[in-house]
Formats: sequence, C-alpha cells, structure tokens
Amino acid sequence: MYTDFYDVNCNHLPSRKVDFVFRPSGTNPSTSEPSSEPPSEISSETPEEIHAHLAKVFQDSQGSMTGHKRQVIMIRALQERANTLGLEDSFNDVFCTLINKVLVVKRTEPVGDRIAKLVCAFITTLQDDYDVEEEKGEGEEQDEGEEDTLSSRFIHMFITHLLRGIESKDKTVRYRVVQLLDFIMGGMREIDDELYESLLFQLDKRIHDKEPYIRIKALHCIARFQDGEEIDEATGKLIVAIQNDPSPEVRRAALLNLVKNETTTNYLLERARDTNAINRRLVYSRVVKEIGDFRTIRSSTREKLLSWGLKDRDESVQKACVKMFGQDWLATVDGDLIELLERLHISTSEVAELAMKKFFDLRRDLTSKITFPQEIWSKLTPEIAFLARSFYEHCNENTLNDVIDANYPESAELAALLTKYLQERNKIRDLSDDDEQDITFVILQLLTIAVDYDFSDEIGRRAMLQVVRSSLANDKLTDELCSAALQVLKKLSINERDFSAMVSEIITDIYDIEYKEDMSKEDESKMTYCLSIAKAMLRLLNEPLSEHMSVDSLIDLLLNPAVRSRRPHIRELGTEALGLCCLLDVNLATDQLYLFGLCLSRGEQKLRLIAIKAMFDILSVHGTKVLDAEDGVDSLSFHKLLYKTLKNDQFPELQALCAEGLCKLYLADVLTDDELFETLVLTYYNPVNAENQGLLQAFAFCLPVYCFSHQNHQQKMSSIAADAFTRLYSAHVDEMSDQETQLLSPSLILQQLTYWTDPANVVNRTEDEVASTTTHLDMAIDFLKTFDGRPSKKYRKTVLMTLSRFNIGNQVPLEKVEDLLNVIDKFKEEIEEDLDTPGKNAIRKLQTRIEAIEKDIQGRHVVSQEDKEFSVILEQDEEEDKEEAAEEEDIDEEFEKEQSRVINNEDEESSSDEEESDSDEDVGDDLVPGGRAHSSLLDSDGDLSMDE
DNA sequence: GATGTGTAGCTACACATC
DNA sequence: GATGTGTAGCTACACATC
Repeated sequence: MYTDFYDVNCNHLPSRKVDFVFRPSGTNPSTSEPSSEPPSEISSETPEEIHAHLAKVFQDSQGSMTGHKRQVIMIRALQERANTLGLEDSFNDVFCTLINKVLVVKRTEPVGDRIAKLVCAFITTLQDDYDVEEEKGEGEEQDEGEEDTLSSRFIHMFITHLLRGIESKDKTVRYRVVQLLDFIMGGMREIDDELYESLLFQLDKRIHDKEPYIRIKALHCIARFQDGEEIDEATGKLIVAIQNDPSPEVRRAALLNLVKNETTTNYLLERARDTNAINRRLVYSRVVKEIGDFRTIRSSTREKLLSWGLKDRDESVQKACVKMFGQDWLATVDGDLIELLERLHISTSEVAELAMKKFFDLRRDLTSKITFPQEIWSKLTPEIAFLARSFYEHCNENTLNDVIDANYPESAELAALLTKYLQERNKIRDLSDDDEQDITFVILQLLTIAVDYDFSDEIGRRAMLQVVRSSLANDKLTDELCSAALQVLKKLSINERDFSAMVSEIITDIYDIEYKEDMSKEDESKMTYCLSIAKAMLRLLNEPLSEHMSVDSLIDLLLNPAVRSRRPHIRELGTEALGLCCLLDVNLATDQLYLFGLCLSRGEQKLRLIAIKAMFDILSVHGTKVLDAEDGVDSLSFHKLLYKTLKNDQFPELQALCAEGLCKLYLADVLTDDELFETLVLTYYNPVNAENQGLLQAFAFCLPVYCFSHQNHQQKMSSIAADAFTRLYSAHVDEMSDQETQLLSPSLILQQLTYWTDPANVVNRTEDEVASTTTHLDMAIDFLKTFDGRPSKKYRKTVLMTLSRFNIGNQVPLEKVEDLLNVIDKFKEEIEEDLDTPGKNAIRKLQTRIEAIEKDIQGRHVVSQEDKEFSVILEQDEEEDKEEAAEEEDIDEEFEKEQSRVINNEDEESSSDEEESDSDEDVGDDLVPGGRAHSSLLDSDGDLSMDE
C-alpha cells in the first residue's frame, strides 16, 4: 500500500533553511567547515530549529567519517532536547524526512554509505543508553520487561518507517532501505518479536529481489539473526541462497555469512564445486579456517576437498588449497607431519601423493628440517614410509642429492630392509588383513623409492636384484607391488632383452600347467598372477618384439590361451597383454587387429574398453599400415566400427574413450578422413550426448587442440564447418518443437566453430602467415553458399552476424577474395529483402570489408610489380618533384586497371583449379546421397545427420 | 546479445609501527 | 618479528549502454 511512498519527491516538508544537499562523490565537502560548536550551544526550541540543526549534522557527516563520533553526540543531544520540549514527534518526522533523501542516493555513491554508517553509529549509542536505562530499571524495579523508553520508541519508529519503503519500485530505495536495516541490526543486540517477524517477512522477499546487490544486503541482514547452534529460520534462508541463487556474488555473501557449525559444514564445503572460481577459492582460503579444526571434517569430505582443490582448473584455487593444506592444517596439528599424513588416510587416498608433492613445493622452508634417522628405517609405519617415498621424489626432482645422501640408506641396506619387510609380510599373510595391508603399503613405498635409486654400487645392485627376483617368484605380490618390482628389475637389468628374459623365466617357472577350461582354482589364480606379471612387464618394453625371443614363447604359452578363455577376467588380462605385445610388432598387430575388433563389437563392456584402447594404441604406434593388409582389417570396416561405437550412447564410457582416441589419431594425422571427422564434431553437439560428461570433456579439450596445432588441421575443420553447422541448425530447429533441448544455441555453436578456425589461433604462425591463410575466407564462401534454398531468416541472420567477424587477412589470394565478393553479390539482394537492420548492416559491413581487402591486395600487386620493373626508371627520376608524383598516381591507376585485368584472367584459370579443390572440400554439399566412396559407409548406418 | 567500462578480490611489494 | 598501511597491478566477472 505504501510501496510508492518514497517514489514521490520528498521536498514537501519545510525546506526553509534546509541545506541538506548531497554532494556527488569526488567533489569536496563545503569549505566553510562546520561549526565546532559543542552540542550544548544548540538552541532548538521549535520544530524548524530542530530540523535545521539535524540537517546541518547530516550535511556535515556525508563528506567523511572522521566527525561521526561528534555528530552522533549532537544528534543524541538534539533528540533529548526535543523530548524535553515535547517535540519528540517533530524530531522523528525530521529525521525520517532527511533519511528519505538518502534513500534515493545511487548505490555507488559513497555519501549514501556514510550517512548510513552515521545512522548505524547513532543506533548503537541508543542501544548503549538503552542498556544503561535497563540497568537502572533493574536496580529500582525488577520487572517491566516491555520497556517504553525514548530510545526504544525511536528505533521502533525508524524501522517501521524504513519498512514502508522496502517494496518501492525504485531499486535504489529498496537497496538503501535494506542497507540501513542491515546496519541498524548490526548495532542492535535484541529486537522485539513483532518487529522481528515483520522484518524477517520483508527481508525474505528481498532475498528474491531482482537485483543481486539487494539480495546480498538482505542476506547480510538476515545472517545477523542466526542462532549459531541450531538451524533456525535465518540459517535456512541462507542455505537456500547458497545453493540456488543464480548470482555468484549472492552465493558468496551467503557463503561468508552462513554460520559455521556442524550442520552447515557440508553446505559450505560444497561451494568448492561452485561454478565461480572466487567462491571456490574462498572455501579454501577462508571458510575452512572459519569452520575451525579440520579434523572435525569427515575424512571422506577432506579427501574430496583436497582432490577438487588441487586439481581445480583455476590456478588460484589450487594455490589456496595447497596453502590450506600445507599451512593451516599443518599448524592445526602443531606441525606434526606424521599426524597430518595419518589424517590423510594415505593408503587409500587418491590425492595424498599430489598433496605431498605440492606440499613440498610450498614449504621449501621445511626441507632442511625433515630427517630420517637410521633407526627409523627398521620400524617403518605406512605414514613414515609414505613420507620417505614422497620426500625422496621431491628431492630427486629437485636434485637435492645432499639431502638424499644424508637421509636415505645405502642400496645394499635398502635391499636388506626390503627383505626384512617381505619376510614379515609372508609371516602375517592370511592372519590379519589390516597388518598385511600396512606392510604391503610399506613395501610398495620402498620399491617405489628403489625405482629411482642409485645402484652404482655393484654389491647393492646384486642384492636388490636377488630380492626382487625372489619376491616376484615366491611372494604372491599384489598388482601394485608387481608393477613396482618390475620397474626396479628393469632398472637393475643390463638391457631390455636381459630384463624380458629374466621376467619370462620367472613366469615360466611359476606357470607349470597347461590351460584347461576346467582348471582348478589354484591353477586359475596361478595363471592370473602370471598374466599380471606379463602385462606389467610388457608395459615396460619399448624395443621391437624381435629383440625379445622369450616374449614370443610367452604369447604361445600364456597369452593365446588366455585370450580364448571363457573366464572373463583371464580373457581381459590376456587381451590387454596381447594388445601391449602388438605395440612392439607391426605384423603381430596387423594379424590381431581383427580379434580386437571382434572384442569391441561383441564383447562385454569391460572387454570392449580394453579392445578399443588396444586398437587406438596400435594405430597411434604403427599408423595405418596395419590396415588393408591381405586377410586383415580394411580401413572401411575400421571406420565403420569406430563410427558405430561413437554413435552408441548405451555405453557412455566407451563412447568417451572412442571420441578421445579418434581425436588423438586425427591430431597425429594417422586419420585424415573428412566424414568421420565431421561425425566427431556432430557427436560433440548432439543433445543425445549432453549427459556424457566424459565425452564432452574429451571433445572440449581435443577439438581446439586439434585445430590450433596445425594449419592443415584447422583447414579440415573449416572445410566441414558449414555443412556440420547446417545439419546442427536443422536438428536444433527440429528439437525446438519438443522443448527441453540441451543443445547449445546455434549462434554459440557458430561462435565456437569460428574461434576454432580463426587462423590467428594456430600456434607458431607469423603475422604474415596468418594474413595469408584462407580458412575463414573459404568458410565464409561455404557458409554463404548454404543460403541457396534455405529461406529461414533466422538462420541467415545468425550466420551473417558471425560472418562479419571472420578473420580474413590482406595477403590471401586475390582470386579467392573475388570469389567471396561474387557470392556476396549473388545473395545480397535476395537476403537484404527479408533481413532486419542488424542483418543488413552485417552483410554490408562484410562486403565493405572484403572490398577493402581486395583493394589492398590489388594495390600491393601494383607496387610490387612496379618495384621490379620500374626500379631503373625510378632511380633515374629520383630527383623529380611532387608534380611528377601526381602523375605517377595516374600511372598507378592505369596500371592498376591493367593489372587487375591480367589478374582476373589468371583468376579464371586458377579459379577453375580452385573449384576442383573446392568441390573436394565441400564435402557437405555432395555428401547427402551417393557421394564418394566413404559416404556409403556412413550412410549404411544412417546418414551423418543427427536424427537417430 | 555485443560492446566497453567498472569493480571485487586478490597478490605482491615497500615501508612504518608496535 | 609480527603487524598494519599504502601502492600498484592483475584477472574474471558484473553492469550499463546501445
């Protein structure tokens, strides 16, 4: 009802003597600086005089906050004086009138804030006086809880007054009202229930105000009502805002003001996944600290928190997270690194390794303080072993050899230690799970240290060799231990051949059975163990298979039976190992490719994943020579298989892997097929895949990398861009009918395509090279050609608006520029008819720009010709004056015409060449039915278009 | 919805103060 | 040594404007 109270001009009260004019920020407060008159000298006997005095105080307070203390005393004196004269209401009226003037001061004006602070300070003193009165009251008369004092009446009156403007149409008024309320609440210790209810009710509406900065102030104010212990109404509102408000700044206000306790912790820490980087950073730099002891946070939450922070794409978030871990948390446990590691739950933590790596980088001041006394090595706990391992890696990376020499045992000693722990493990194995896990973890740390150890001492080397060999053969190592042990073994070997022979010998010693489908449990686990060793070994080989005779026999003995096994896990292990063998031998790879293809199309999901990885690895190592061999897999079926896999959204993980693999093969120029590439782009934007985060991430990373890595790659993208876009556009329009489409808007797609194909974004290109690149020029022609028979205005406008921003340099071939101008001419009239102004402007702008480029190129052609042919003449005429220069311009012009005629003739020839190659690039146009050889492959599975 | 301008929230450094 | 103060610079984001 009173909504518009503040919208009217507030000058209706006596303006006599009122000099309460707000100065805009920047201008100096009036030079006739106030009145150091003490409050007692004020004569205020009438409402007008009170008004004048109060106005003066307000006037003086807006310039700076230095005088506020004194001004508050003056206001208080005025108020009391008015009270004794029975003019309390007059004082209140005047006060509100003056405040009304502040309510329309724009948010960004500091004068408004200063007055607000003055009011806040005044309320605070009222509150103090009120307390004094209370105490007095308590002394004399105990009860009378509902006090009615000058202060309480004023506060009640003032808040009620402000609330009348809280729903004003003017956002400035709403802002100032909420700001004032916030300040007032900041100065108050308690408030009566009735007022509290109506405040909360009104503020709740402001939390949903259209303007973010009003929502922020409303949240600030509501935050003051929080209890601190339990979830009350105010806290609940903040929680809603922290999770749901669209504005990052509002969520930030909620994050920083939400009370920190057990129940709110999760809501607060959840912000580590906020879309806004500042909010994420604040969680690490501030909120976790405010929550208090990190040990009160659940360990699984801590793990997530660290993992998110350390891997955040924003560097500043990473930094804040490392600081939180390496400084705040360490300080919480009084610098006890071992306790910090215990809290990390290192043996299961996925992030502990990364955390320690960053930790050592951050706390270089600690590296000299970390020591490993000799006696500690014989009684390693998981934490100490882990610290030793990660610290060793840090020292190794930073070549802190002195630190290593001082702290770590000789190689022979290390071997002895390993033996000791391995024996202990054998003793307790099958007795206690926890103890076994701990000791296995310790051994893993020692082995990992050994991988990078210095084994120049022959005795140490031999000792270690002995330990590792015997453990592999006798100790039933876990996969992790196996892998680490083999890495050590490789390091100790004379060469790769020696290494593979050694491992093969170990395997054949263990594998003393023959494969049978109905083998015993014991034999099966033997086989599994052997396959694990084989797999781990093969990962470490780089030299061709012909160097590893021993591996050859392993394939026959172990891998081939495994691949044919009906037991899934044996089959999977075998396939994986065989895939690794194929990387070492092109002939083997060519032979086995069919098998992997079979696994990919028919296998269980796990096997499919293994198979596709193997296929991509093979292709990227050997290239396409493994395809199209006699009795082998032909490229057609290969493409077809991958195309099918890419389209199959039943297996999102497989789909993502396929996308990533294909992108990599394109990046390495192993694959060059245009249509398959176009499928990649279409898959990226296909709304069917909108839920597949892995797939989207792979594309979002790979496609730009591909485009920017080489000009040819960008060329490929630009050659399919127009066709892909038109397909996506029509898919988008179709989708629109049934709403709820997750598809990116066409203009955004086009912007992305434009960015990817911008020649300026390709790495290592000089300015001249960029200026002579035609990717955007070709694309512009392609896109304009799609206007043929495509009547949609919206489509044309979308394209045109983006087209005018294409990067077309001034060193491109003239004939292409003219091609483009011709196409523009062809469509211009037709287009202009049904376009709005921005659309028209866009095409005109484009035309003018291209014409300017044409002129520029023509001009330079002339000059360069001239330079060559007339240099002799110019030399002779060097002394000639400007008159001649004018003549020369005429010559220039004539020459230009002549030149352009020549160029145009050349143009005809070259443009016919161009057309041929153009039609090659214009895949899209001839793609639809019965295009070239490959399209049949794609069409057989439904064409490239996105309708399923 | 594209554009330029303004601002929040750091970050780093020198210097002063307790 | 630890604290604060002042200054400058940076970047991502929000806002105002057309």
